[in-house]
Amino acid sequence: MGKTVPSRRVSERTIRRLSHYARCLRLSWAKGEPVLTSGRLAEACSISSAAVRKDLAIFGDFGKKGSGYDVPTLLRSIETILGVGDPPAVVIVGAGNIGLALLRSGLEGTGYRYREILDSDSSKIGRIVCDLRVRPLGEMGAIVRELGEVIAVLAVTHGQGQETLDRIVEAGCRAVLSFNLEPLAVPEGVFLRYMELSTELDILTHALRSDR
Amino acid sequence: MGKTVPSRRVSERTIRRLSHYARCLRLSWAKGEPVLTSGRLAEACSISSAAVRKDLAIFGDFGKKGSGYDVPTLLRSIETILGVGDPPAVVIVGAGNIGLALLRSGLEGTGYRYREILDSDSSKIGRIVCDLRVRPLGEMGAIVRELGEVIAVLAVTHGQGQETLDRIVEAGCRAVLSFNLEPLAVPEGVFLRYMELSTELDILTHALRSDR
DNA sequence: GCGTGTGAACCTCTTCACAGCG
DNA sequence: CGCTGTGAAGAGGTTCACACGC
Repeated sequence: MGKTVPSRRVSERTIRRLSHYARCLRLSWAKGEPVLTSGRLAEACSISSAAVRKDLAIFGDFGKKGSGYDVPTLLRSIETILGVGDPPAVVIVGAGNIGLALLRSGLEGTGYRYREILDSDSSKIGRIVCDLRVRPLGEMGAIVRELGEVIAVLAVTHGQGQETLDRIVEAGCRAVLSFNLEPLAVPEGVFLRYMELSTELDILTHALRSDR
Repeated sequence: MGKTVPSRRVSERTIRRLSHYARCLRLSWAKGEPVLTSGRLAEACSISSAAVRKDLAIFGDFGKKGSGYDVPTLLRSIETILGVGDPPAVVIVGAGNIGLALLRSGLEGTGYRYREILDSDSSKIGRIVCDLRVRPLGEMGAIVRELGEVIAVLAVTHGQGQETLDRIVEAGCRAVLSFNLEPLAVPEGVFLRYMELSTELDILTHALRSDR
């Protein structure tokens, strides 16, 4: 045992896999399985058992030789590493097709919750969806101050991505998950990721087409 | 010039970047820019210019030394490589929250189109959403025969993922994009990918928390 | 025996730097 | 001169194989 904070910076791929492990551990725990081996975790995630052990060993000696990993202990450890024990607030920016669709489909079972939905179009403001009132984009600053660290889910009209992004970064938001497919730029210290359904479809199309 | 089919298998990361390049090229073309350099493409994708050149050089000598890449030519070439010139049909499986949300938010500007939406719950069948009638899951086989190669977007009730997946694979579907977060297994020759909003949120949360 | 943790080998991807062509 | 294409170097990630502890 020991460390939970590693010396070297951890790769994004490892963090992504930790998220997968956490998901599998919650599933196992729900099924009443108290212990899991690297082999079973690996199978669930379609990777090698050595990769699982390497990932986990970065943060400490969580396993018991001969038996495996204690599910609730490992789950709590991973949640601490990821910082999802007390997850940040999630705010949707854009109350159009995608924003509303996201809100309606919810974040059930993820630990996160949509806390606000904003738009800059005054005709959309005030509308109530899933118990949330669409608020003006200008209130982002107040929301960040109220909710603390916030993840913005960007889903605005095509072409307004950068302009909107600038405003929410200006308002103090430091993490953005964009459904807008335009190339976006953020200043140092702000984290930006994309959710790209069309790219995933492209990858599948390529796989289908190049496989005879 | 020459090859468009490389000898060695191309990595998924390269394919993903090609999808990004295609997006940027469409944007440039729409803006009337006839030529693009690796540097400008790289900037838009937040990677190095050398990476862009390496990716493109795998498939042929598309660039003109001294000037850059001809936008429409390169775009057509990438579309051929990805196989998205004539994109496969996309079928939503599951007419619950997420399935309907996906259908309503559409695939505008991606080249793809939702062609069918299926569900196994008889109470949902027959309902009309966005001009599509919810059809029984049992018709998947007929749909594959009718539409040819199909990408299924899996968005069913949590816990029914594997069972449903088995049925659509059985029906002849060879590519699946899953919004279900359960670990899923597919036979050899079937391509499976996940769309994981919660993992992206986890990665952002970790970035926020580990950055002071 | 079983399964973890880990150095070492291996492999893949990225960056560098520059020759070569327009 | 500008920008591509590319070998060489470097970095990073994955797999192997085995010692160690339960």
